[in-house]
Amino acid sequence: MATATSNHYSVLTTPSSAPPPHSESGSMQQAAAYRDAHTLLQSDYGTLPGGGHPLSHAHQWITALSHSDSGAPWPSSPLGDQDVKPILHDSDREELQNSSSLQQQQQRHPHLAHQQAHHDARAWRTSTATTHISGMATSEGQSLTYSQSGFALMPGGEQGGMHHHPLRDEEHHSQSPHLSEHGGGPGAHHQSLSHHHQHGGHQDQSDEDTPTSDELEQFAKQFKQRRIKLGFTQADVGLALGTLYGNVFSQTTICRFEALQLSFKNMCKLKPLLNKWLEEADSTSGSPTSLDKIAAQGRKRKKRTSIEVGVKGALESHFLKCPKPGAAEINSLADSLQLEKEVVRVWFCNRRQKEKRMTPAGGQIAGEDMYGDTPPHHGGQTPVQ
DNA sequence: ATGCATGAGGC
DNA sequence: CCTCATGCATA
Repeated sequence: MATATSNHYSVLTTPSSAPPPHSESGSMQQAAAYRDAHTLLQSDYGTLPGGGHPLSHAHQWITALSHSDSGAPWPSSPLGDQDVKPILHDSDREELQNSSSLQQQQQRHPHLAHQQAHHDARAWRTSTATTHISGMATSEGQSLTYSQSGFALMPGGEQGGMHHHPLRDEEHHSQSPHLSEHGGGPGAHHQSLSHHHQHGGHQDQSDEDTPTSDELEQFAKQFKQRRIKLGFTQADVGLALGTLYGNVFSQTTICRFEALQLSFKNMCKLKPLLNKWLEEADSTSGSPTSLDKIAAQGRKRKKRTSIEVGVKGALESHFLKCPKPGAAEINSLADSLQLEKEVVRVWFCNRRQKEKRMTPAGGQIAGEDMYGDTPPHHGGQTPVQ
């Protein structure tokens, strides 16, 4: 097995999780508030305040399913196996998406003013050339950047259908603060302008109109700072959101939000919530907020497969060549890499998602200087914390 | 902070 | 099967 970390569910082997000092991430300064109780660890599975059932059943996915290859790794009967029961679902995202109105007006850049104190100039890939996957064969040297379809967030529409560009004349303001003007790319000058902006020099932006990418960046930064100042962990926030709005989020999500590692759309959706929490937390800083949370139900989860670095490299290469391999291709890939097909498929899915995040996956920002001009200027995402 | 995973919608 | 939002489990 490639998985070196054979770790089972810790449900049975965790007598009493001794709460280690939850690391708050280094740069803390004056955490005045000490909300002791609800600082539960993220790793704990069975901390059900309400229900309180210990979850002692040993449900593992694949304890006995160890097989090297071939054959369906996972049973196609995810339920009705042993203990797992279809526990009710919290109605979370549904209502949210509905009620959160339809934003989507995409953002535009007022005037790319860099006068911010943070000079954080970055953007997502611009939606320029599409359908063109340059088939470079330089193997692992990522020399080319294929541009995937950019953001086509249409009102009410999903991004799922943007395979082929609808030739809408919608204003999809591509968010490229610095589009390299080399050879007059696909669009000599896109940047459709908004109807109302660039007035005397003031814009309302601290509210709920479609946030711009810059706004989001700013907010995320601010949020993180305040959160830390108030002495809350990302996990805390996630829980708090649950108690406040019924939508619980995990530490992961909060983290990703702060790091801008979510899709634009997702960021927009979360911003209002976090913003509210911020107000709440700050106004009630000291007051006990109701502590409730719905427990996570035990769900069978396949043990995480750790892919070896070498294999990862191979996958990367293939991804550059073809980000969307067909089933057949996946099969052959899986075969040559000795991985299960599902794993490979999922890997590609995840990889694609990464490309769509606000902060690029490869580390290079498409649209930035990348033509031989890569001086030691690093310092982009300062891992502050 | 991230890697692999699950699932709900869509085609 | 994909995309997308999310998160357990990990490094």
